[in-house]
Amino acid sequence: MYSRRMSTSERLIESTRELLWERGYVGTSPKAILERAGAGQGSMYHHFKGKPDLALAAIRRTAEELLAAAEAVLTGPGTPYERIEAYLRRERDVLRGCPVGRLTMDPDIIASDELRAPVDETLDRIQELIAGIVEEGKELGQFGPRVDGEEIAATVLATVQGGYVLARASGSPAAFDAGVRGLLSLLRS
Amino acid sequence: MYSRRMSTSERLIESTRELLWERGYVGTSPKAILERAGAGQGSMYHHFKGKPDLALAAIRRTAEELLAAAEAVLTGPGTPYERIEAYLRRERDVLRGCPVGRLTMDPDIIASDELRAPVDETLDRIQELIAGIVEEGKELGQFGPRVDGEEIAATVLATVQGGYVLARASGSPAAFDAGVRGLLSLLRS
DNA sequence: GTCTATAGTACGATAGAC
DNA sequence: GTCTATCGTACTATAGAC
Repeated sequence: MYSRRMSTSERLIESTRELLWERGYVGTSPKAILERAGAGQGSMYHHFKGKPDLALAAIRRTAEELLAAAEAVLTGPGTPYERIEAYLRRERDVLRGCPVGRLTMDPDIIASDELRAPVDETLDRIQELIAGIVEEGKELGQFGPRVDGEEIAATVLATVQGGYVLARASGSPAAFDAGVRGLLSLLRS
Repeated sequence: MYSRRMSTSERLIESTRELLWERGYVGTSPKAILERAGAGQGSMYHHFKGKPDLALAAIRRTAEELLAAAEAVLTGPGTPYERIEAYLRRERDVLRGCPVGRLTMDPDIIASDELRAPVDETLDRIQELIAGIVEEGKELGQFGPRVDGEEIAATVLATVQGGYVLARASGSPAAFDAGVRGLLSLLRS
């Protein structure tokens, strides 16, 4: 349960963020959120219109945080290859999966344009960032002239998102790391 | 609703397969399964011990089908590169996601070793198949000598699984295709 | 083997006291 | 703002008739 120094609405959002990550939207009940936040039914319906509204606030915050973390490594120091490597190797709680990407497997998220939008925008922004870096690397002769920035960016993002799937299937982060190493070996050659 | 020429237990398994694909384990209720199968509560609890038992039968069948489809293209004709390309480009209902991989985002599947096992085994077998093909290609000089079969196989599988994530996030199969083209361009160079 | 009835709990939301 | 009480429905499972 969250500290009472946090406002009730903050505690609700943080509890929802955790539960969405752990159990997804369909698997997260208002009751579970309220228990974790240490709040009653009334508080939730005072601050939010309902479960979808609270989830939207939680998803937006998680999406912003993820984008900021990705931007931090991608716009950091180093050559284009090094920045992509830094993104691929950045610290991750692999077995927990991606707090944003996992939402795409939730039927109620996909059914709602409003809930899906932050997910789409976040992945799209990261892809654009990576695409720009690849194009930069091409000009420096670091990547072959025939590779396409947008496509490689999609591959990089997909390798990460799919790496989570392989890791969770096997119950070990090893498969995630293997996928990343494989991609880096291809980017190097 | 399924044809009555199928046995009740068959209809239950097929309905469960569909619903697991569409809504995941947590999002699939026995009631929804029974409605789709055109059966009553008693039938389900006669043929299966409960929701987890029925889901296990459904997951096993879906996993077998997926493995067979993957084996078909991977052991088909063509050079190692061509077989991997055939796997990556094989017909997929991209926006529906992977019926096996999507289960890794389900908390109740991950919490149960029994339900997770068919998922793990299926992805593992496909990875082994691809790894062997890559090693074969290395001997033929089709892939660089410094690439590792297991790693590239993880990258290939992750690109597919992550491609579904990107496609569902954007509501379009385009991102999946872009990721695949990016990976193929890297494998070629 | 299949059905309906029913159980007990949880779902998501509202009402109204404080 | 926050609480408890309550609503009507759905959840997973069991019982027992046919």
